[in-house]
Amino acid sequence: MTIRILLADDQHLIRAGLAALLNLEDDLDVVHQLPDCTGVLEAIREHAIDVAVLDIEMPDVDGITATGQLTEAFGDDVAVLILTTFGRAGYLQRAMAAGACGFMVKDAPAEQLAEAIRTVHAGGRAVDPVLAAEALSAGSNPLTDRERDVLREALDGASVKHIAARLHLSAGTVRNHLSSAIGKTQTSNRAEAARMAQQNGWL
Amino acid sequence: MTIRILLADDQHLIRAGLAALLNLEDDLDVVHQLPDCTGVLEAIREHAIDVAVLDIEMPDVDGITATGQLTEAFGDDVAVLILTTFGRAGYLQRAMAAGACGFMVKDAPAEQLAEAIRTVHAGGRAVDPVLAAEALSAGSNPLTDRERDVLREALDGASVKHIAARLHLSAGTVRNHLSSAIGKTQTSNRAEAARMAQQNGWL
DNA sequence: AATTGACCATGACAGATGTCATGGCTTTAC
DNA sequence: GTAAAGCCATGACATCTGTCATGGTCAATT
Repeated sequence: MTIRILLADDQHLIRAGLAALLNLEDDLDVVHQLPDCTGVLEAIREHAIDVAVLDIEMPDVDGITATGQLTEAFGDDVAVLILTTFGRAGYLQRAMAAGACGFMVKDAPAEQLAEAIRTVHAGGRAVDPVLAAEALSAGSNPLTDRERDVLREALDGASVKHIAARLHLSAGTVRNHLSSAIGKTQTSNRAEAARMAQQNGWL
Repeated sequence: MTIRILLADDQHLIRAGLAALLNLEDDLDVVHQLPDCTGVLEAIREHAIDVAVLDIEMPDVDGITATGQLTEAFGDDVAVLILTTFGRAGYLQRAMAAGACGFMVKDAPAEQLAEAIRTVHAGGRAVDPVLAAEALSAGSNPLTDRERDVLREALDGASVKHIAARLHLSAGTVRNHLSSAIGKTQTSNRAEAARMAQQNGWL
């Protein structure tokens, strides 16, 4: 009995490479691939998927929100394994909260991926122990919704005036949110704060 | 007669996936893999490599400087194909200047990679036409060495004082270089300038 | 009913940043 | 030998940024 796998990653070559790698295993079969997670629900129904392997960074619908949709629609019938480039604590926390069964980074050893797929398919959990420890020690996202908004806008170096205009706020309010975020991230300006927040997967 | 391939990419799973993909082709054989380009010269000699497929973003020795070393050491005996996540004009320009025979991005169609390897092995060039046009229209890097230095430091949001200390310069000089870089990139602050420069592969 | 916390806003202040003019030093090009 | 270009530096200026005090609304909690 083979495990039927769906693979979602925005980079075509990576997707094809991972599929080739997994299809080398006798008990694994990549039956469908997607460049993003828009049609993932229908695809899973149509192809009777057992395990969905999802990237996080994708256009339109990202892997984490897709995970939420999947667990709501299928519950335990489909296991979700997140496979991402960046081992950010916040990503892991959000993925597990959304119902993912496993979490791996793309520079993990190759054999580990197949093993993780078998584990989650059997109902277990597959999380990199190093990442798990990091996520626990990192604590949770301290930023409020608005602080995340302004930091997201600040990521590309926009000025206070610009951010204020885009969020329909006064300049002073934006500066207050920024100042608060800088304090919470223990940094000393918006650029560092935005960087740090992104690294932790808080945006 | 099979084409003997070396693969360098810092992410283990990606590397293994690409190897699996290429080994499906009868005329291609991935005989060696590296997580970065430090020992690439010896590896090529030892395994009688025909084509080196190199990522750009790698720790220690990156793909572009490795390309320079390879063309100097082996000339036309080894073909270099750059395979990168980011299709930045400056990357392409620098890679070709260093002696690369081909340049591909990781979200290109899967069949195209094998085809590109055959092309460069036959002495031809394989460059995405869209990227090539972009690189031509983008013009060349307008930044001086020092401007690139300060922008690189500014990438993570360091203050003028901090940058000055790290580069052993006076604060005023750093501000002058930054101001000049901001002018050349037609942006309005260091963060935007650093972003733009990085996007164009100028750092 | 009182409290807490997120949100929005204003005003004031010190310090950081971006711009400009100016000048000296060195290397490369004509 | 002179011009051009990059590099380093200083001082002055206007503006932007980060911080703080203060005060208001609103929703959820106690």
